Amino acid sequence: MPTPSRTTNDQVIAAASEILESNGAAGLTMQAVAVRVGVRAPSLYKRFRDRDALLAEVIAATIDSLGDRLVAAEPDLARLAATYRDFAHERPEAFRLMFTASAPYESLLAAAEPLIRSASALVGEERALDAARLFTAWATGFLQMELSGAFRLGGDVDRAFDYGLERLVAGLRA
Amino acid sequence: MPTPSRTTNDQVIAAASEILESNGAAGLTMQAVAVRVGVRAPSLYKRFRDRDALLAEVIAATIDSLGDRLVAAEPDLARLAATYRDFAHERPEAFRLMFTASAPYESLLAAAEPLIRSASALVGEERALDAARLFTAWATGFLQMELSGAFRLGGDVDRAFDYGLERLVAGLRA
DNA sequence: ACCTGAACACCGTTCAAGT
DNA sequence: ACCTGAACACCGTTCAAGT
Repeated sequence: MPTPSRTTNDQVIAAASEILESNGAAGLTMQAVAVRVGVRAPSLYKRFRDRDALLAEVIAATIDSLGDRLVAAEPDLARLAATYRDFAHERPEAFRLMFTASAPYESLLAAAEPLIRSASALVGEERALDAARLFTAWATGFLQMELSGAFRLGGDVDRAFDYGLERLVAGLRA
Repeated sequence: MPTPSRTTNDQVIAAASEILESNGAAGLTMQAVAVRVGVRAPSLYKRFRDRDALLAEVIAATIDSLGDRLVAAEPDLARLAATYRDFAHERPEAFRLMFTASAPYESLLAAAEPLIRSASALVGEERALDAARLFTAWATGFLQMELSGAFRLGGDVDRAFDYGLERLVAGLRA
């Protein structure tokens, strides 16, 4: 007699995301996730090959969620930057992980599109991808450094962000 | 009767760095490090509080090493960027870790100085820190994205790097 | 079909005992 | 002083057995 599912893949991913943010990557154990969705750890292996596969799904879901917000913020680069930064501050642990493992092509593409479209409006289609990479690399690096506490040499971090955005857009316009 | 030391802190850190690059962060176990320096795992706790403390020392040593190379490359921003990128390609695993944990202030300061001096030559002392942060954030983000395979949407990655550097410097000059 | 207890391998860490 | 074997807690993972 088939036992009914006690949870779903999406529920597991959501639970893992919450544990990730509250307890960090090290606290994201299969056991902790299992308890949260009401099953035992071995059951999770019916849904995900291993912990890394579950982590990859968490990252994919994170990128999807970021992509949605970026779409709502385009085509203004300042709004995109602010949206990106808000997201990183809201979900620092997931953000940190976003560029550690290789994200699925689909999610990556969807998240990149609003950036490329916005860049295209500024520098033209020809250079849109390069410009989007410049913008994204800066924002990603800035936030990763901010989150890891690399900005401890004085100065105002908010002002540095505004300055960077302004100079960067000026460079793209030049 | 005192037993003579069979290794040194620096040897342990060097061994850990090599294991990190060849086997990844997950392969960097206390046991693997111990074997490499010729002791048993428990002995390492005489030298480092725990695995995280050892990892922090590896990161500090990495930043120190990067700092030395940057000093040799200043004050040309293009050379600094190329040096930074070469370093990331040479030691991808250590590079990835550099901005996950909080690095010691001393190392951070030493590595940042050549960048701030070079930025100062371009934009003046007043804005040197902000400009250095713009440059470093871009380079860090770009390399982290390159290493994590985020640049899979086509286009030439080398060209994107050159383009980014050029536009960024143009923005700082403007 | 999905879930579970039991088991295994592996890892970080502690500590009393060795030299 | 530094090193070690033994032990413990914890985690990822497998699998045969349950419903």
